[in-house]
Amino acid sequence: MMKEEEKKFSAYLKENNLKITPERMAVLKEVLLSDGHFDADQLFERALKYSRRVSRATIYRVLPLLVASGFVSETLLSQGRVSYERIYGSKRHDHMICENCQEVIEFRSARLDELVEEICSSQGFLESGHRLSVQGLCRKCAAKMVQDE
Amino acid sequence: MMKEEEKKFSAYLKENNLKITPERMAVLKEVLLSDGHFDADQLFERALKYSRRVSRATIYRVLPLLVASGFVSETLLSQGRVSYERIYGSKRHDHMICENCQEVIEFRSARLDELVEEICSSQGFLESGHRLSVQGLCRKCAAKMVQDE
DNA sequence: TTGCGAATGAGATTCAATCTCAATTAAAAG
DNA sequence: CTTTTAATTGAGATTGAATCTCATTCGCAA
Repeated sequence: MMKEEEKKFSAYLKENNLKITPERMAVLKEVLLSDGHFDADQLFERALKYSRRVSRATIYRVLPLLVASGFVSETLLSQGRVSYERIYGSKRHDHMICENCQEVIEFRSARLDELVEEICSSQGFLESGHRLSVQGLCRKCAAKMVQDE
Repeated sequence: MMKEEEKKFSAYLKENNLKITPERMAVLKEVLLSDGHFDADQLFERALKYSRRVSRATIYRVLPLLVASGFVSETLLSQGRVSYERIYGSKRHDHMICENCQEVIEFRSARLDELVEEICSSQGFLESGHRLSVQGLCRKCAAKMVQDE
């Protein structure tokens, strides 16, 4: 019995005349099991451990497909490497990143989404999505900073 | 006579026990002349042409100083390379990026800035800045898409 | 079952970014 | 103005994520 997600990805592949391969399905499986943020290399390590052996090249080739089919999005948080996040089955959200301890805090705001939408339509821009990241200090680090003075 | 910007950067360097060198000043000068977005390599080319010869290594070493001193910010729009933008002397703004023609549209919204600030303080997060990028289709491309169907 | 074009893996390659280290230089002290 | 010292610089080497190459394998339509 095939899971809903696998069906959806298979359908995406078919639509685009791409083949349904065990490697592609293994990458999807690992992504669905993943929680939070990951990069290509972490995905590679995990796939090695828990699924069928998949080469690094394939990981890099499948990731764009998962982005295009809506399972994953690039988050581009970190320095140097591209970071991804599973979005299928989870709610859209934005990030706060603590400049001191690097903690990533997820948050959601319907008002914000509406406002962005509003700004876009006032300019004739057709939004397909947005990404907001806030830099600053998390509650803990902010408190610590005050203390240290 | 030294320009205000040069004074400010010199002061920043002094405060941090860094030396005021012709190379650092040349990079600052190029950044101030720059308009819009640029990456390290473009800055290198420009500095070669218009200012004192500065090595690539120095460009990469000075950019973080310019970020720390508030002249420049990372915008991370593009793929692969880190993109920068002069912020000193210009208003803070966000970006819309057309997925079709790659055009970058700058926009500003005080309401948005306030809302972000509000969300942060409700979570005890001390904001130092934020970055919003909206993906979608610009007016022109959106119109073209409709036409092509 | 076969045939063919697509997909894969291993390793080479690319290229932005960082690092190394000898030579140079800013700038504080005399 | 010199001396002294530690920071800075440049050239080239190095790193490492991402992409590419190409011989081999494999999905899948006929």
